[in-house]
Amino acid sequence: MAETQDISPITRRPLHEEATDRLRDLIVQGRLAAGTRLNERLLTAQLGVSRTPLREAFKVLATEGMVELLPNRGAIVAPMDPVRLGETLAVMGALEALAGALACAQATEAQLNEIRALHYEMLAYHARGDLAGYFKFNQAIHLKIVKYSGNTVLFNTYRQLNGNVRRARYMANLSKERWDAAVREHGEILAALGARDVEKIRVLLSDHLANKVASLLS
Amino acid sequence: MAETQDISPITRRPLHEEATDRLRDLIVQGRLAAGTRLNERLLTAQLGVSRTPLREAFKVLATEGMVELLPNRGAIVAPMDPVRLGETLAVMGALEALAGALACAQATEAQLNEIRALHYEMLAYHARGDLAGYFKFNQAIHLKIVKYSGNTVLFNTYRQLNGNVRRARYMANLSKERWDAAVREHGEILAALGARDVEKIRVLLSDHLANKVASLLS
DNA sequence: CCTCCTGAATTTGCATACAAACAGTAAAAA
DNA sequence: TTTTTACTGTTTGTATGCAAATTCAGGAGG
Repeated sequence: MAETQDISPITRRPLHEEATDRLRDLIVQGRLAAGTRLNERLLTAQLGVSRTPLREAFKVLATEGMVELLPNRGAIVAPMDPVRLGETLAVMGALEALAGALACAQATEAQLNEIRALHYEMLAYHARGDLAGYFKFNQAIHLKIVKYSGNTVLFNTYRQLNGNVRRARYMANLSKERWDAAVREHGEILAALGARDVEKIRVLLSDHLANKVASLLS
Repeated sequence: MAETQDISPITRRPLHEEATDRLRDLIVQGRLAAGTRLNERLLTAQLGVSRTPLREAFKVLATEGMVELLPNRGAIVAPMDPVRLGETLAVMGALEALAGALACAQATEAQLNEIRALHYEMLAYHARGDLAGYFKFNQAIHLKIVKYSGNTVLFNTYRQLNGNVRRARYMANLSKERWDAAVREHGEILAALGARDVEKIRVLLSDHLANKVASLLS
């Protein structure tokens, strides 16, 4: 019985969950652009589920802010205007600041090392000028910091906002200067985490997000 | 055509929305206690809707954190343990601090006066020792502050967390000392808002929530 | 007395059926 | 020509039906 924990149970996930995840991925990846009409008949055919679980997925994604329900007229992928994007990032900044402070106190050395590893992988992509790869690890680091705050509610709240923001693809128009600065800031954040400097990390994370917003709005 | 704006349109709200709101109210009000099993047949009879919109409501409330879905075994009102309560309040504290800072810059004098009015109504209930009435206006004030931050995402995020927390009824065991202190803190918060003192309000709101949590955990 | 089985009754998950709302088109009226 | 109306196909909202999963009562075996 040595490998009991490795045997994944044969779970039959509810179809509405599966549909929700699939749709959310499609939206976050941008394969379903903002404003796209979500035709039920079409999607039932593509996903291979009936309308009931699909419509349940719509409702879930609507409360997550991913889609918008137009009564009697179906659902569309929720548009993400600059105002809402800015608002969302402001909230995420406040959450990250809290998360960083908590992580300073809560995170184990092993967890910090995990973040450091991600940091170096990110540096590699930065060195190569690979924006997509950089972005992926950048995301991963921020998510880890929030996760290692140890506050589950914080993590879930952050993750939801993050999903909504990712599809905006705002990183696309990132200047070389801002990119380099962001990488430097990440270095400082990591150092502050390692030093368990609560006040410093709070400021750094707030500023990091604020800088992102500033460069975005310009 | 003078009163065009007063004529409320004949809206036929979708049943799933109606069901969601009704259920949410029942849960927040505590009429459906945490852990209560939500029997579909029973609720369809009580709400007068069929299973489809009811089940859609379950999904929505589940993503809001109000109910928990047990696959193949129905839904229960999500339990609210002290850990999760504390975590939620911590997040709300960070959000309020941000909201207060934004409100300092954004809120109009008229909006501040609205908050002041609520404050005095709250003081009246405090003077009478009416905890329920006090609590109601206390909630209203905090919500207004977040609302007048002008950040819609912030407001929605806060409101959702707040709904989840309200049903914990933690204010029930509030010491006279803590109550008085909370009222004093509210006075300071209002003063800082009026003075547009961003840094002060940030500290005050963070502390206010932290004090609430501290008294709660004791 | 407790544990384990078995089958009926209940309950959920999903698919489908039906009715209401909407959208588009073409003819009739202005 | 423009507007209105009537009609028709499409899409959504809700109810219901069926199969699978779960629960529970009762009895056999330990």
